[in-house]
Amino acid sequence: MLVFHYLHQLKLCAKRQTTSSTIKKLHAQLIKTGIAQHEPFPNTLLDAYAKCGFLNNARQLFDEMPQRDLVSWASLLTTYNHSDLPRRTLFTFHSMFAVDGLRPDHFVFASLVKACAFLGDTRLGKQVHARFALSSFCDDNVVKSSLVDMYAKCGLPDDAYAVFCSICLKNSAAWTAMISAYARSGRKADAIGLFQQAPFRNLFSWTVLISGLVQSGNGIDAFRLFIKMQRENIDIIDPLVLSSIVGACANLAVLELGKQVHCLIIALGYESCLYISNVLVDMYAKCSDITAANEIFGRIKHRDVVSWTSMIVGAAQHGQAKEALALYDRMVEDGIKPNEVTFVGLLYACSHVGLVDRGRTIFKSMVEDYGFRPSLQHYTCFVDLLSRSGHLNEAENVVNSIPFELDEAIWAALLTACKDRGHTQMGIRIADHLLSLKIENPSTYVLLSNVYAGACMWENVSKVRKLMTTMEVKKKPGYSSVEFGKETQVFYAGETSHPLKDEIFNLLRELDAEMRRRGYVPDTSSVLHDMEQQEKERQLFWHSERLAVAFGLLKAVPRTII
DNA sequence: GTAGGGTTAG
Repeated sequence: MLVFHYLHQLKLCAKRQTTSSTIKKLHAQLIKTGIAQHEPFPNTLLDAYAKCGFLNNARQLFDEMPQRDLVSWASLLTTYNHSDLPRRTLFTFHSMFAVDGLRPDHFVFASLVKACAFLGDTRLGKQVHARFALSSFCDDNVVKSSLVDMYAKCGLPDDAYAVFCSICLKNSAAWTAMISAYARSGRKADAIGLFQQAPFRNLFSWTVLISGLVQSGNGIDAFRLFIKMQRENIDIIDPLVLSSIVGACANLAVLELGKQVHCLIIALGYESCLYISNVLVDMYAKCSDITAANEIFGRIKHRDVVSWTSMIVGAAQHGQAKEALALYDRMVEDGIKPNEVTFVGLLYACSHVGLVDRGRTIFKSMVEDYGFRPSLQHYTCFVDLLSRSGHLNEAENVVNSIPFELDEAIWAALLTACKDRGHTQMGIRIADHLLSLKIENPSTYVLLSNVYAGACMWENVSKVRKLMTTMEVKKKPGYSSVEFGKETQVFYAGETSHPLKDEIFNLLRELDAEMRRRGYVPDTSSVLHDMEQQEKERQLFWHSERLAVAFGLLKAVPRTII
């Protein structure tokens, strides 16, 4: 009887994810009674510690087990996955053979696949898949569902589909994993097709479809589906889909829509959920309502890294570098550890106001105090900071010290500074190097052309131009948009067909005159070189962003945010 | 003892 009582209590602990003291009391009683080492207690205890997230206790128990079987090993692997330690899952798997000579079963395979999915490691994932396929568990549908999910997360929807087709009894986990695979890789038609084909529609499948589309940059489609979901009266019993849809508003920078979704969130009672607050901060910041972002941020009770980082990045993007850095200090005081994204935001903030020393300190601290290996993005921000503020040699040294393959953006940052500061020799050296790479960004061509033209290297200028014309076919014209009320107005550069064209022109001319009175000199360095100065200025004058802002000023109620 | 959904950069 006593045995069943303890088993039941431990299983309750695992299910309800109680505190460690509850499990420890039960554990102590089991030791006292002398049955702690009897089957199945060791594994049940391990599972309880693991499910409640007490990694160290679980590990200690595992190490002290007199006998470890497949269940013990599988529980340990699950524990590591549960604690976001996929590398340890994979590492531990190897000692399974070495220490106890056990071969993986379907439970172990499921854990390994999950770890690969977490890492997004295709190579490892395929290795695990191959071993699974050769094992005697190769028909297990649960492992196959995990494989579908793994391929989905690695961005390989076709591989996912091949596994999906081989599942004989497809349950909801398999279907949603596959819908997610298509949605997150932007295969809209396939995702929606599969979604409609699925034998069920629930909040889960709607969420994977909508969030996948948001992740692949199809925010408008995601929104349409979200509206459809509400029309179908799906109960939003948890806020996951809402965080995705707020993210869509942020990506699309649609403030009015974002506010409406915010109202819905309040109505459904999810406003104080941390995920939601965080994404609302980001949404308001991206939609240029930094005051609203600040308000939401201020109301969050227990801020995590993402809350702080969203606010730091928001401030940085609005040119509020000092505020961003002050936020960082407060964050550290609060005992919150920054992550890689936080440092991108901080370096970005420094770079926009030329805080070189502070930037250097931050970069150093990121590596030395927090042990992060800088990513290409960190390097790009740092190089941008150094070169913008004239420390070109230091910037070049940093670039040369980067231990992996470089992209166009980092060279372009350095080259821009060479051009602006008249470092011709260094500029030519970098331009030659860039020319040997495959350039994708049209503005890099303009930059190259101008650098060569500045050095009177006309042959290279024409070479760049030729590359540009082949490129031009693919280039989409830039546009700007502005919201007023429920409508959005889109403008292209030099647009002359707008009904309010004259009003816009007059306002821009007025503003231009005022700006010049206050010392504005048009910076035409980004316009192609061989035009007359006047023509260059005209091109800047009709920039789509100016048209959009002018239109906003003309139409909006005074004091609204444009 | 195993499987599916959400946030910050780009």
